[in-house]
Amino acid sequence: MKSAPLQSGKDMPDDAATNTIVKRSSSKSDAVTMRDVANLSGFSPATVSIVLNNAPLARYIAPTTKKKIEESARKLGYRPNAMARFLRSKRTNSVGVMFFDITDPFCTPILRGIENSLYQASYVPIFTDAHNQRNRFERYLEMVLDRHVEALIVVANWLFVDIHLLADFSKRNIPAATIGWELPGDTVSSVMVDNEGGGRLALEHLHKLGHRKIAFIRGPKTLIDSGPRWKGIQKFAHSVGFEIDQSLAMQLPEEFDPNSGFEGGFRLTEELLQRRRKFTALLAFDDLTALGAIRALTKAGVKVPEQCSVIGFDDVAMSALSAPSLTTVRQPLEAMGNLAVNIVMEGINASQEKRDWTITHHRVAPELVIRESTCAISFAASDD
Amino acid sequence: MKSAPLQSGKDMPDDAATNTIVKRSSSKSDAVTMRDVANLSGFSPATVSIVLNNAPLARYIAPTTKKKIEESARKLGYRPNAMARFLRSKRTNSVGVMFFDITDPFCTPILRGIENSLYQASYVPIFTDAHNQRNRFERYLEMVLDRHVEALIVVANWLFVDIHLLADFSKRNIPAATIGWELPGDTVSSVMVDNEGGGRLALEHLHKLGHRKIAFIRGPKTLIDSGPRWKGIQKFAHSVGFEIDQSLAMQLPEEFDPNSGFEGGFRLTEELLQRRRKFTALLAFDDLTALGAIRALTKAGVKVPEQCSVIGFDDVAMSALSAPSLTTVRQPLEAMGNLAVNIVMEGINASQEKRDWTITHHRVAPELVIRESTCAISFAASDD
DNA sequence: TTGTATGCGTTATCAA
DNA sequence: TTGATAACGCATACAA
Repeated sequence: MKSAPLQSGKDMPDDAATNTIVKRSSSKSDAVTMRDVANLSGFSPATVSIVLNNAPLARYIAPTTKKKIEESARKLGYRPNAMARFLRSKRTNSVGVMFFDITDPFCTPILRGIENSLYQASYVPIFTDAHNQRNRFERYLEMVLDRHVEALIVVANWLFVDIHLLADFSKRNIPAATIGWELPGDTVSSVMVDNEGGGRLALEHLHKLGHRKIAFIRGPKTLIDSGPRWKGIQKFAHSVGFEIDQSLAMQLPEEFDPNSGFEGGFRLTEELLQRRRKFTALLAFDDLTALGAIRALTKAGVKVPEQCSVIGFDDVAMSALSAPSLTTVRQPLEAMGNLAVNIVMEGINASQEKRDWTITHHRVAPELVIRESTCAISFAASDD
Repeated sequence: MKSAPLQSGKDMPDDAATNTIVKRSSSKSDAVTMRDVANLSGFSPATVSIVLNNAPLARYIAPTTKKKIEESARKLGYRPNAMARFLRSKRTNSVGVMFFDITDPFCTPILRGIENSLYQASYVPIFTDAHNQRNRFERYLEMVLDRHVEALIVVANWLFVDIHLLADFSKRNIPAATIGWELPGDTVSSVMVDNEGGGRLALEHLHKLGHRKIAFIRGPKTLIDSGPRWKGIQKFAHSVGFEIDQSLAMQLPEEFDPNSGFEGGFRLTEELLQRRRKFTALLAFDDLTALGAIRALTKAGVKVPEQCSVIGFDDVAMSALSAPSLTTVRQPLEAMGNLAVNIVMEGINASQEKRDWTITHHRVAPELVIRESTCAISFAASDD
């Protein structure tokens, strides 16, 4: 018994057993074409096309004719050939969907949102994943361009990509939108969470709970979210006269593995703990960082939230399931995916009707989700 | 200032602000075609085609000609039109990738594996997500068929789909493979983890650690994995003369939300606890169930792993990050994705060369991953 | 060694 | 109310 040849990538599993082996006869039953329908129904391909597409001219086709043609099509199981159709109509009904790293838990809900809205419009996503590599991104750009996608959606959260990469798209007037990241200028629409508002929300929450000794783990500088979130934090602090203790403010290193946030949060929190400077709350850059921080705190015998509250950002799936479940600032990820699709669809329609369309930069509102990892400060915690 | 029209799905975010508004001129610069290259280089389209595709006949083309053509192509930024190419060659360089529910954490690594292998082969995935709905699945099947994908990969872990749905594919000799689920018979190849072996591995681990009072949370009956895992458990139990206490064996209800496992694990464990029958270890159907169980145990004051070991199945991303981190039976998900691509690629190649190819059912080996949620039985735990 | 002609399956224009 | 016919961009058989 042989198994299918594995040109073994990095880690092929032991392909223990393979059972059935069956030859397939290559009796390829050729796909049924419009011509077939025309023949069976006794009308010309042109008429068939008009009827089946419900084209404007269909108004003038005799009902009986329509019926016959539709019947024939059904009987033969006719399905139009999307590629041939494209060649005439220039419409592929597909959009390129480019992720920078799909293993980032932040991406899954966005993908769901994009897919769902696309589906409603009878479009398919051509899915690509750059693995955080620029050349891979470029290669994929070419591939989706070759396929004449009608639009492009890029999901990323850093500044990896400059305008030049997307220049081909604007040159060809292909609508594009970015999610979680935005290109300066007016070439590409974008959808981002209001990071500054989110930062404010997070600190406000801790502050209202009575926390005054607050540690911070800031995001990597290359992430576009880092700056605004910190700014929101600062602004809120200023507005209530709260002074940020810089010695309690740590910063995540530049790392592009999406799961490195956990490790980073863990490390920095341990470091924080070693400094023996008291804090009763910790505001983390994102959920994974927060989870890592909680881990470090717990390991050091600090109870969350009783002795130290922790708040994250994003609300990835994991956050609701962790112990304690995580208080966080939620990004409406799925809705952001929907929105991005709406944006490019608007562009597609406009382009179709030879209208101009607008490039817009959207900011969606984050939402505070209060779970178990934060609580009002206790006297025990504040005192000792 | 207006924002792009939102035909508001269920939960559109407050689309707070939208800044820039810029009209785009519709100066669509028409794509450059082979004809253009032919004109610029002074040769015929045929020659250009031969050269650019490095067709067999390219052997006879003068080097200087080649150079000129390639130069012209580069200068014009020529890119072949994938659709037009398809119409001749019948090759779309795309494969349909159908998930049953992408929000299942089990899916992400598989998607990564599929994408990566496809990329190596210069294929693009057409991504679809059935949301666990049969009609949606059917609709998507039609859509990918219309697009003439060269192969199909279906990721699911239950028996939702019968052979008839995939009949069109075998009829047209389109290679297909399923991951995490297998169709009886010889129409579709499949990749699955060896669930029985995995079940054995899990119980063996607990048994070796000295546990004898073991609770079980079995999977929903409709999931294809449930039966074999339980069988593996039973077989191992039998082989070492260990008797499974049926009053400690719970069963997850039928539920198709992938995150319901957590809730289910939580509930059933609470129920288990209320029965006041002692157990020192718990073997859960999958990781989410295990996480739910740990949650219930912790809540009830039972320490994991000191007082109760817990083991899961799958090794989803979350499992390494939970507290305590989860001992589990790992499915090589990414590799399974790779493997599925290799399988269908083999089919594609065979089909191309008009050879027959084989349908194979693959079983990949699971791997025990020991983390913090299990430990050797302590006397304290076994006694009281 | 290169060019001409044809057809892939549609749709759109025009004529009937 | 319907049918020829051409064209979309490319690849191939055949001619030159």
